[in-house]
Amino acid sequence: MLEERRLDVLRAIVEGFVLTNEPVGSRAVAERRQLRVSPATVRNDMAALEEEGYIVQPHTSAGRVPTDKGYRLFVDRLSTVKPMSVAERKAIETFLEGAVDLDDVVRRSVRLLAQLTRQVAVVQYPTLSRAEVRHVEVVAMTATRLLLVLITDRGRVEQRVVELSEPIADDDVSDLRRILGGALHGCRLVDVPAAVSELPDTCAPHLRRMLSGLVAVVLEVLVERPEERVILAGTANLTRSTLDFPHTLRPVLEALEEQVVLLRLLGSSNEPDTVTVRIGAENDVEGLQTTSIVSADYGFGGVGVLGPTRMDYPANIAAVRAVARYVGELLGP
Amino acid sequence: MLEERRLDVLRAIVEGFVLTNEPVGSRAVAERRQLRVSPATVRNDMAALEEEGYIVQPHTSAGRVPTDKGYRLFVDRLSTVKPMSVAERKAIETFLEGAVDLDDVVRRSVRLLAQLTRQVAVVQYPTLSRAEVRHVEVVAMTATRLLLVLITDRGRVEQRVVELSEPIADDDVSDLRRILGGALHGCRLVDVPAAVSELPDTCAPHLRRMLSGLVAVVLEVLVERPEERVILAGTANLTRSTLDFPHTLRPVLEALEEQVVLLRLLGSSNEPDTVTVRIGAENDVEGLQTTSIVSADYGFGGVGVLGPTRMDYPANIAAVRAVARYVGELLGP
DNA sequence: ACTTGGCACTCTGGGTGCCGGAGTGCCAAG
DNA sequence: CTTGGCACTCCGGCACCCAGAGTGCCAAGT
Repeated sequence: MLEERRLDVLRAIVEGFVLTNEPVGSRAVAERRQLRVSPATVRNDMAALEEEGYIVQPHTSAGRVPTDKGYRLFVDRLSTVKPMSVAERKAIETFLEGAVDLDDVVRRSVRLLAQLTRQVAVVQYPTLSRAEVRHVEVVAMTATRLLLVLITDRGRVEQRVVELSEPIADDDVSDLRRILGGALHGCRLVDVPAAVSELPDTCAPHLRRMLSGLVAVVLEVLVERPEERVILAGTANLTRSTLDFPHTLRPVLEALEEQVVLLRLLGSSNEPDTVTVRIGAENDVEGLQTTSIVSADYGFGGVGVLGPTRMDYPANIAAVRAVARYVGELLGP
Repeated sequence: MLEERRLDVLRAIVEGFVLTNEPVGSRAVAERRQLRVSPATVRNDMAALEEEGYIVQPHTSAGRVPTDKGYRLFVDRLSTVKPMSVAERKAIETFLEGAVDLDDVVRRSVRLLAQLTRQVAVVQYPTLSRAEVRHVEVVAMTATRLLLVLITDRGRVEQRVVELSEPIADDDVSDLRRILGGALHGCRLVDVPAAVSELPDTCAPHLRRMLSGLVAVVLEVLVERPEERVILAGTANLTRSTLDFPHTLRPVLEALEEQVVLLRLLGSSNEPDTVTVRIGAENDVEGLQTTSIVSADYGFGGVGVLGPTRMDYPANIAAVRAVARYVGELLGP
């Protein structure tokens, strides 16, 4: 069914439409050199492609526009990833290596990605799940309020306030710190529950209640609430071509404010070094069904870009992959 | 010049325009009960108001629209702050009191404010400047890389990686921790420079270089880089009435991505319990000259909302003030 | 000295009709 | 299977007109 030339026609339509943002007609397609056929022939192919749902025409006597299905085929079989230029690679590198801490790395990456792709960029903070506890700190804020701080080996810091039912003495705070620290230091996150669950039973009686409170918070912070945060940049890019989102910009912005939604989108990029592309209605997320998402995993979280389905997939895939790699390297060791 | 009735006319125009988003004509104004005059009279007043720059007409034979100057007069002299309903106050309270930590307070406030006002909301993280150091922690990540963590009395945690030129022994890390901790514990932020500047000179010689490195970072984190962060919510509200931002949405979104810009906007709300309103071109910020900002200080930072100049000032002022108060209370003691 | 009704004027926005151009589908010939 | 030709459709822009809204001004009224 899908002969070579038909695919060429589809490719020409996708590339043309991405470039001009206008429906592509048979003549324009035929004028591409590689295709040495007449517009009439192209029309026949187009009719077939439309029949099979890869393209549509907005109205009779307009050119053709790719459907989600058409983009899908294009991405899967017709596009070759544009390699990034040396200059671009260099730019990525210098841009990211100036980062001073974890926050900075994440913020720089997301801005970088937004700039490279001219789309909305999303970067997830490194997830805790594979991290190791480097240090535990217990600080008394007031007599009945403790601050619990957990530091992981990747420089991530989690903090949480714990309210106590009764005042605590300074010495006891030190004890708690020592006990928790001893149990958790160097502990991998997955092993934390086992390491702390028995603690309250083995410590001095007067500390028992407080310690179990702290343990509960530790578990909540590290295990139950794997508070995954994402940040984004480049939302202004959504307005670049007003034509892409006639009056659907609203729901897109709304969806972007939902951290949970974004996490779901990034989350399903599974293996590192694999770029996932979700096109239009393939996103079951309300409001994002006119957008495409290109995402990848950097090892401890995801990065991605979001834009109109009419986007330059090869370029965006390349950029997302490159940034994911650099970030992964940067945060790895 | 500004007789009573003329001001009434201006008030009617502002209120009418905010309500309908359409230029207000003389008849509409005259039909407000309080004004017992004919449209013709109103027209005379309007001509005068236009003469003085409070209103303009988009084109001949259209109604009048307030100018920035008109809104300014309205805000300064004509509006009475709408008190918040009991239900609203209650809602604020219950919404905010569920917060578990500092991050949570900030995030909840910003969402709340966006919801209440249906505008873009901005909330600044509590600034460090009036805080006190509660605890200092030095953790070895690798032999040549330390993580410096500073905890303030308001639960804010600042962290920073420090690269060392030579490996450090565990014992030395403990020493550094003790020295820094002793010097800084309970220290008010403004006093930090004095407290640490002499430290390197008085400590053991082999620690001197590292300690001065750490001291430099402490100063940078706490003093030179008063890294003020803001977060925002409700950007989707900008699209509510497409009419407000015909094609000027772009620069607004761009400006909102600049933390520095937002900080400047919030920063100049000086005293607590005073609400600042900046209208249209009063904002010297590029791209925000078609927007208004209503902001207030909660004691350790600012909160505010941003929207089209055509906004319901009384309601927004009330909301911003209320949220600022609650947040201030929540973070105060 | 203000207020008011009347009146002529201006401008927008929507509706209609018309045309050129782009693009198509189909058909018959190569 | 490909191709040129041809009739057809539809959009987009343009001109035009008209009703409606709103104004500014003037002269009369209080």
